Amino acid sequence: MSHTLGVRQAQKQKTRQALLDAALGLLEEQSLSSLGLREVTREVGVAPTAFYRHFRSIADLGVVLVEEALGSLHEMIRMVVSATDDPDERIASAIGLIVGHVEAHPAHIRFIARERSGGVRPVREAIRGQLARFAEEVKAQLVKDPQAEAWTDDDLSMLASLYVDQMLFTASLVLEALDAPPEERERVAHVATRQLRLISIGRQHWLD
Amino acid sequence: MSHTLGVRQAQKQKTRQALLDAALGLLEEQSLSSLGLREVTREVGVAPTAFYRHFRSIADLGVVLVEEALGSLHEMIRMVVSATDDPDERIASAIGLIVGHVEAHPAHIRFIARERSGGVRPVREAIRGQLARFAEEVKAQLVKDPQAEAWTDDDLSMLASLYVDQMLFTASLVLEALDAPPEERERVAHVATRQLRLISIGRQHWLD
DNA sequence: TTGGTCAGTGAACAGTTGTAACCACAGTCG
DNA sequence: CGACTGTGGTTACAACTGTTCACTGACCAA
Repeated sequence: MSHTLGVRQAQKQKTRQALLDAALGLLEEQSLSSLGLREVTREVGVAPTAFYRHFRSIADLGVVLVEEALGSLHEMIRMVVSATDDPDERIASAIGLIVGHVEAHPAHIRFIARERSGGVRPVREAIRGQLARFAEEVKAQLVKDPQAEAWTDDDLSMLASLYVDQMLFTASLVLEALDAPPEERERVAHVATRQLRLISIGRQHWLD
Repeated sequence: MSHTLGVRQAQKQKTRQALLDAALGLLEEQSLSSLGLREVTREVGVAPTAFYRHFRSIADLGVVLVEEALGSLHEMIRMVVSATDDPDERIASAIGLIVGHVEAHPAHIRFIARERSGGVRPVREAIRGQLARFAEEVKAQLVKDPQAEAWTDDDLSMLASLYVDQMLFTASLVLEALDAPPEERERVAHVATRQLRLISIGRQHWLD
């Protein structure tokens, strides 16, 4: 980050982040298309018109929120796929990473799951774009695996997108069980593990 | 349907259905939590207050919409799972049925996909309940399959929910590609087919 | 034919919304 | 130091929201 930016810019960024955080908080109980601009500024304790200094509209804020929520996931993806050689161990570590991430950023995950097919087009497209990037990254990792040597390029893409979707699906299952009793949470993790294992088995026998 | 109900009741049902249809139409471009009661009645050409003769609230209407959208799917599920013995043929027929259903009721599918993790709790729960019922039905069909003779009860549930989720995921992929060029639609169907096949392969080797 | 039931109306309510205009004043820079 | 920049505040507007109330008039059973 080049050099320290002036007090002016710093204060602006702070307000901007406060708006993003407030919006994310409010979105736990409603969806973006019903979120009001005034609602957000009220939460922050700032005049409604100040909103326009930072975002053109709520949809605009939503797109920024998508990048904030999914940006931090890229590194996790890399860790998940390139763990060890043993499939079961890899699956276990993947589930562990997902659970950890959901526990750390539940609001972000909820936001993505909700707006992925929500009512605000620009946000939907931003999410789809990011997920496509994830699928590419996963595919790039899959190519390195000797197991996938003889695979078609198309089939690798197919498998990558299956993994990405399954990951998001698992994340929202975990999210739903977040404040459930530990036994329920354990059950969810167990089901998710076996679903991933089934996919893994299918992958091993794909070329038969 | 017992006997023909009076003109009175018939007219009421007609208005009620008009409200449901109008809401479903409006929901193609927004989500339920931002849908206004006045918006719906305006679309139908009826006074705002008339809404209360049929539904307590928008959330109430949403729950009815869930039943309308998913009710017709139960029979389809049965057809999909209990087709032929040949896995590839079964997969092909499943994809065909899904594509056909999405083409016939795009708005319903969009509604379910959108509100599945949307901002209105009662609707979310209604959808989750219906999907759980689907999973049970699929599981009941799976039990009959000799291939799954030695499977754990838990594993059968796991597989069933994986199928249900994959089906919904496929449906929303098809939906997104509805007004895309035929080549794109063909590609989507092809990817979905291979994802199902991979799951099917995993299923065959599950007990190894 | 009479009389009750009830789907739909119309007006009015207090709140809310997004957005425009103008203003204040702290931070920045020549 | 003084002028400029621009974040944020204030006030105001028209449009919209969900909900209430008393009402009309067509249907339907007696």
